[in-house]
Amino acid sequence: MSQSGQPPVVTRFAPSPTGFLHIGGARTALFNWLYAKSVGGVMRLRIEDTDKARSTSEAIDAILDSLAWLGLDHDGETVFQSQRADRHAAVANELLAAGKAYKCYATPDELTQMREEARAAGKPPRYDGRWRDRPDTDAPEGAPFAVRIKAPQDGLTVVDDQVQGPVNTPNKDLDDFIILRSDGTPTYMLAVVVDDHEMGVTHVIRGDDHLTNAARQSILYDALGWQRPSFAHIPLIHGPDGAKLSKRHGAVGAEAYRADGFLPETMRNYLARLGWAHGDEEIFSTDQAIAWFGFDGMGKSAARFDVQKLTALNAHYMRSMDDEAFGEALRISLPHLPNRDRLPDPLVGEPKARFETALPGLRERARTLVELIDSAAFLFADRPLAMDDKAAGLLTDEARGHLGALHEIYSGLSEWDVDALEAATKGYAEKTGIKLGAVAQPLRAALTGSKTSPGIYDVLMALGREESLARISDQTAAS
RNA sequence: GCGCCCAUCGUCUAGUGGUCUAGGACGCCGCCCUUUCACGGCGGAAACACGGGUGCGAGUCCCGUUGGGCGUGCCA
Repeated sequence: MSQSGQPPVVTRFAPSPTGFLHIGGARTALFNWLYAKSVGGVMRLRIEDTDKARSTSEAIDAILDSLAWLGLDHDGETVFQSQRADRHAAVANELLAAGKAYKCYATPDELTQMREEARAAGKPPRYDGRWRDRPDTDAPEGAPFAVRIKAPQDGLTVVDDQVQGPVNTPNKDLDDFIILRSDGTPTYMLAVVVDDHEMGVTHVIRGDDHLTNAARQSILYDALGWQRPSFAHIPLIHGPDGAKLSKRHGAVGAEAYRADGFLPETMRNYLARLGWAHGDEEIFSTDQAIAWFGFDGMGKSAARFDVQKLTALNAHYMRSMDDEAFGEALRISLPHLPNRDRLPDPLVGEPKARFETALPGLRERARTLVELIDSAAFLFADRPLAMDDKAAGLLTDEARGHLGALHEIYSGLSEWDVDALEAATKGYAEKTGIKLGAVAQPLRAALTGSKTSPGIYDVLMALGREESLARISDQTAAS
């Protein structure tokens, strides 16, 4: 019990393991997690694997893996819905015994026909309740039956949603939905209610595609005499075109963002800001999000996923995270990055030192870990360096002459540090009467094979005296 | 079709009847800084879907229209 005497808050994340963790699911998990943290509650995890045909253990692993990457931990034992089928059936039978549910002998074909006729007549395709009030004696001998809830037929079911406000659904629009299939297995509607109740869930936070379900589930709670949880239906994430986010929009799996070099900090910040706001705050830590989180900051309309903004945010975290946290994030993501082989593996010894010396300058410029690795690749390239077109264009005969002079000056340096290098280079430019760029750019080309790189003195430092001089000399000799 | 939900710059959003000639962020454009690329700084273009209503006063409340989304399974 919390100080206020209210029961502790229990939220839950309940994915069905039919693929990777959808980015929308990741956001749902995040909101459940944030809310639980913000009120000192707990978040539980339930795997909704009742659809045996579509559920796989690979999918379960993938979801768990993504959740871990995002830093969204859960409390208590993970519940597997498929293992609770007996309990679900028992509840259905209690309802049956109490006369709050009934056996329906209508065949699937019969139901299809019923729907088609209703549709043709311009009416909602609902179950017509043909077995609702028939005595058991009417039952076909030994025929299979499904169990349907005896739902109220008139009046209103009101779901007081934390995000959407009161949502009214006329009961006439809700039919007697099935809670137990003819093979004795529970349907989603029943399983969710029973599990949420028995897991002590107090707050159901999920996508607003479940809003209509909330009414049906409320009917079930009422029939069971159980207290309804507090519902919060959050708007869905849409693709750039406004349609529900799907495969054709590109990456929809959370793990794809890891492979694209995004940081967990970025994902939490971005996803939280998508559909939720705390004033004008754009960049905030997870702790701040926890402190600020509440349903009052939640928007009601769907938000489009914007990779550009995500990338900009990631760039921010790339350059502002402290060294230790960044190193850890890189270590975790590295095996998943498509260009990981551009870095020596294992990264130890001199190459490691080289990488770490260059890292501050690299982080400043890379927006993702993938870009970081691409931009670091020159550090480990074999000599003589391959020049890209623009770099090659920089290496005129005149430029090679400057490089030759620089090689000699650098060779005579007693100290190999930024100050000495800078003084020497600027001194040479001044003495020769050329602009610094006229020597710095060819130097950059010689050292990196590219026209763009971190600051030239930082590059010189990362490469070290020996490698730097060798690369310069490769280019002076080339003409 | 029917039901439910939604509607501020291109995108994410601030805004809870007056301080809104509508603010911030991403993106875009220009300038500055600069050895490159970034970072950073400065400036700019850019929105209250439409129509009624209620208020002295509406982005903010109500109704309708339009547009979008979700649901309508013995899927979850």
